[in-house]
Amino acid sequence: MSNTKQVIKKLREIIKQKGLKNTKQREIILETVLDDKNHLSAEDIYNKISKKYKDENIGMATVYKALKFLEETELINSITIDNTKKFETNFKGHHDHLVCVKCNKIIEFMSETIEDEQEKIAKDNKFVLLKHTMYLYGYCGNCS
Amino acid sequence: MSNTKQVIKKLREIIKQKGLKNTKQREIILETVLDDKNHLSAEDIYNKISKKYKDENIGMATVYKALKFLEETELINSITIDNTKKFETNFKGHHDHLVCVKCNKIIEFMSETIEDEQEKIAKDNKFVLLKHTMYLYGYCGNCS
DNA sequence: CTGATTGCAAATCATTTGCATTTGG
DNA sequence: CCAAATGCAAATGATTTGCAATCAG
Repeated sequence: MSNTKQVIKKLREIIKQKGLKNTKQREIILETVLDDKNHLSAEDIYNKISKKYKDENIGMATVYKALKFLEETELINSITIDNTKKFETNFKGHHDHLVCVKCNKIIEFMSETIEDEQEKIAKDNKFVLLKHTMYLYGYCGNCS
Repeated sequence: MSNTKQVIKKLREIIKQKGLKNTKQREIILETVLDDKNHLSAEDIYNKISKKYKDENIGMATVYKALKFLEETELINSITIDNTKKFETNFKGHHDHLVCVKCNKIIEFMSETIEDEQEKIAKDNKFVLLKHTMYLYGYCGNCS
């Protein structure tokens, strides 16, 4: 079973558990985020869906409402770049981001060294870490 | 000579060097950011200035234009929280943040190990780093 | 003088909200 | 059934832009 199917199953469980109602739209929106390797803005998602599901006619507000719900239930997460939220799946392991300030390209990475050091710093300051965000900004190979 | 005075001197140099014109407004806006220990939104700055310099009558657009200029010239920097940019001086040495999710206490720290590793990661990905932001979220000693 | 900067108002962009209509359980 | 979700349009909030008036060099 693909990861996407699993996450959609998880969505259905959450909806059932909360006593809400499942809809095709919300599943399409989630699937669109899950299946894209890039970070997508609400508008990106709206455009992709409008093209792929011409018949459906999904409104922008629905996209925003669904994204908000999906982020709250931690099925997806977002980062803000250039005054715009970009969404991605929350099921591909923790990673941090390199962001090109010119072309906005995003590269994901993960460094055990940094993760270990973060834990050490937290411990030194008597903090119990829950999560963190790290963005490195600069010029990518093409833009520098 | 205070740090603030030094930075304002720097602003004047930049303006002269670029052949632009110095204004009281821009200096007031810069000074407001420099002298505040917190991160301020454009509106925060506008409000502080409106109160402190009742006679001046500085417009919101002027605040935004000045902040943009000051960030471009790297006299200040910003982070985006909750769809709103918050500005702070760029002259108190680089640091990252530990944030308590319960009491909102913020501890600033700096780790050479992490900085070095970040440079290494950037290099591996052919990035030229300009800056970065790192926030570690968790419970502080008092709240956990 | 003259081009840069200001300050107002109007415009824009991303996102949210109100509400009548539709739909899932 | 009926509360939840949709989809449109209008509202919002942060930021930008156009432009006439002002001001610094």
